[in-house]
Amino acid sequence: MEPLTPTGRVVLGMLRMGKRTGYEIKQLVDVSTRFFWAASYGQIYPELKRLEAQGLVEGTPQPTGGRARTEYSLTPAGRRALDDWLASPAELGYEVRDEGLLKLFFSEDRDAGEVLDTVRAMRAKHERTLARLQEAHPTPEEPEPGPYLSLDYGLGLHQWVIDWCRRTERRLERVASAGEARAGGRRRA
Amino acid sequence: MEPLTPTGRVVLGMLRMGKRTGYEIKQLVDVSTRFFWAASYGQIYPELKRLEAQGLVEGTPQPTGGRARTEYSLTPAGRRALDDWLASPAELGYEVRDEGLLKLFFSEDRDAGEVLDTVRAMRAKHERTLARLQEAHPTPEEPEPGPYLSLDYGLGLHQWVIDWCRRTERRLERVASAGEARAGGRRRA
DNA sequence: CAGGTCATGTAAAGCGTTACATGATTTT
DNA sequence: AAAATCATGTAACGCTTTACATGACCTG
Repeated sequence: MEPLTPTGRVVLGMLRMGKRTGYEIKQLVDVSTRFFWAASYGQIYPELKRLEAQGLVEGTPQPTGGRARTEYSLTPAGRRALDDWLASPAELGYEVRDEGLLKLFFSEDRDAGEVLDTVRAMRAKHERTLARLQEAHPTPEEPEPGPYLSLDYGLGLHQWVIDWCRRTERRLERVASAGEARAGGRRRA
Repeated sequence: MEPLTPTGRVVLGMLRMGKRTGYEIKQLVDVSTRFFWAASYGQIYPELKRLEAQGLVEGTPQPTGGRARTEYSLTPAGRRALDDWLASPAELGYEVRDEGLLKLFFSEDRDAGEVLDTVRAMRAKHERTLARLQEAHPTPEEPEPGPYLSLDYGLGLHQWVIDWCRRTERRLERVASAGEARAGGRRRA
């Protein structure tokens, strides 16, 4: 039994949450796990076929009128595979690719104004994400295991980043104006 | 002029920071940007060739005794390409893949003990990362633009995650013991 | 002299996004 | 009647990791 692929895990999980078609899975991914685990149609549809070939899901054609449509559901083996992964003590994958941070890392010799722009752009980005998370989702008071727990994490994390950006902006603004004062009227090309 | 590839940006940046060989670049990546931007030999060496073909870097053979070795440096065009990227107002790429969060998202029907294990594993992971960041790096008081700024971010971020995990663990411990009390002697297979 | 580090590279495989193609149904 | 949404899929491309291969030099 080959191990679940990364996308296979999302698909199985979404199926257990009650989603039926590839299309529905994608819809839910886009408003929920997307922020820490994305998936595209180009992954989802082939993955459903693979999982079916492995006997972990079962698809039944359920057209809506003349529109092709396949409803999938977990097989017992699929449910087991999902539970095994969830309970597995294996190292949890964690990867980040943050272009803003990379720019900051390389910003040693740049003038403070440019660095400030980068930090502001980072903040704007996380503010948009936070707004998305808040909109349409009730903020959980005592988040239960499940989607609310990840939501609680997302709300707190992006808020932390936004606060860090604000603190950093204040510091850079001081540096920028001090730099300007020292530089007097001089301006770079 | 083709745009810089993702890895091309790191390579150019590391070169400006004074690194000379592919090997040196990889060493620095592994103790610094790795936490928000990784790169492997399989990317770095071919990328150096590509950048040379594009005229953005220049390689000179500088063997150490009989050991092959190529020192690279930025050409004026390379420096320009780097500066252009750094100053570019284009959307900042940001991607996360967090297997722990994905598990939590799907943990609706799992028993609290298992969820607790996942949160503890997440915390352990971020604690190891935090330790790495603290070790060998002086904690910056007033981080200047450059590596210290990203370090400051990393220290704060991972600390936030660790705190979130701790809060969440406390909550789940209450739920877990309440669940046990309700369940009485019963145990699942 | 063994083991570690310096140093460079390639091939294959895996994972993923983007763009395209198709067509029915529902809403405006 | 147009536009949006439902629904499925594929092909090309791009990026990245892993594993392998090679060999010199340095340290204990």
